[in-house]
Amino acid sequence: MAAFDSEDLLYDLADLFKMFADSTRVRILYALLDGEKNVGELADSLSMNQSAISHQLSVLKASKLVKARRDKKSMYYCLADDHVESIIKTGVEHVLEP
Amino acid sequence: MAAFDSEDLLYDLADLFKMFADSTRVRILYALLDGEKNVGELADSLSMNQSAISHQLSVLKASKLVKARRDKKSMYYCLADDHVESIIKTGVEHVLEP
DNA sequence: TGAACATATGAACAGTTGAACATATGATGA
DNA sequence: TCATCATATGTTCAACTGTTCATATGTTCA
Repeated sequence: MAAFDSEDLLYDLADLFKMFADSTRVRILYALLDGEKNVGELADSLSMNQSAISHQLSVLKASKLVKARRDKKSMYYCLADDHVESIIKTGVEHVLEP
Repeated sequence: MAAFDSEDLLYDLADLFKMFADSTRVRILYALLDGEKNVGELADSLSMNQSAISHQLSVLKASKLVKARRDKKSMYYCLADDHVESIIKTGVEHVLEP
């Protein structure tokens, strides 16, 4: 087994995967692979209302998976770091295989 | 964006991550990184009752993340393939970083 | 075969979660 | 400043999820 206390780690790990375990959040993160987008653009491209997207963005931000910046009236969100991309890609690999 | 219809993929992806989004299931999968274990051993090492473990194992098996074989009275479970390990490790990397 | 062991299954319950709606906050520019 | 646009937040509710308890199924070996 691992050298550190793995129990805490595994609870954190489950919490991390929870962020990817909802289709709305995954679709948001996937859309952001292209680059930053504002709330309205995300709502349009996912065909969901603004409130639902905003709620999920706040959850993702609290988990530090996305970052936000303001430009004029709009809030632009982007992926917080490269890990997000690699987690998605590792998952995609699994889903796409026989 | 991707060349295939990414919508179905992303729902499958969320379903995949759901399996890792519960601490009991993550702990089971993590324990199985060591090699196969039977239901009683898993229940002992996670300090949970047999029924809870069995329920989660059936979920994991339905998602093809674990495989089972019988030996005498016991059912031994192991990880279904290497992807499971790489998904966990990619997640661990993220959790362990500043 | 039948007792004992190991695991699976079913039902019920509490806790959690995501979406919708309504409304509030905040920024912009006339 | 005020109307408007863009986003955030609070609340409610239905749906989902994981655990527990009770019981069933299935296997082994005397």
